Amino acid sequence: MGDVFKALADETRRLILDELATRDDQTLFELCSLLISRHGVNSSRQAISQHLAVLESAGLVTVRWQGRSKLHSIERGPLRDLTQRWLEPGKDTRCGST
Amino acid sequence: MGDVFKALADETRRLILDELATRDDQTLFELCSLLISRHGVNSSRQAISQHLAVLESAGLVTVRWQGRSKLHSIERGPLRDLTQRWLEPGKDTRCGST
DNA sequence: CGATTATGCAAGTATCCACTTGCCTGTCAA
DNA sequence: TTGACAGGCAAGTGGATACTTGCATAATCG
Repeated sequence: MGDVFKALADETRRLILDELATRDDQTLFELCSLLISRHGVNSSRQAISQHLAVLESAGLVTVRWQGRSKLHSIERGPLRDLTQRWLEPGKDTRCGST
Repeated sequence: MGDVFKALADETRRLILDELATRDDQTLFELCSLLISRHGVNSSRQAISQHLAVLESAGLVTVRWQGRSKLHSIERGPLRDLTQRWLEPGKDTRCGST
């Protein structure tokens, strides 16, 4: 399993997650179009494909084949409690705990 | 301000945060010793210093000078809600919200 | 003051990583 | 079956980055 932090370190990959957070089951071409039109990313199809491979290896994206289309979805599991390692209980400000 | 995700992408820097999460106000030499003895990191003092600079630039480490010693502490602000961008409200599991 | 300690700065190297290019495989429609 | 579509694989390139080496600066101690 790849490194979740390393996967999140790239801006293009974060934008891919943004798009997948908006809508699941998107193909490579759909993601390419959205990244170009909405975020000005001008990378090739292969570049995006490699980014998706990194995200998949990190467990942040799951894949489902449908015919010749590969449908990508976001996997939120690895994102939860990712930084909990440094936010020890008792000092958390998010849940209104004293 | 640097990139928080990029700062967290390096294992050595994550270990530094681990040590700073254990104890605040540590000097460069203290961190070097701990990284070597507890984690087998065998980087030079300058390497660790550069890592600390990256962490500081990302806002993850704050610095306080005391004489000729530079005391480093963890800054947890940028760590909170770092992944909230993809964990839209209503699907959060941490606060027991419905 | 001189010596030591704690750290910073700058340049060089070597590896990693994002990206491209070119070609190949598998699926669908006519 | 033929052509078009969706995607994968592999090699090469350029830029970023982790690390080292060598020297410089500032504070403390005798």
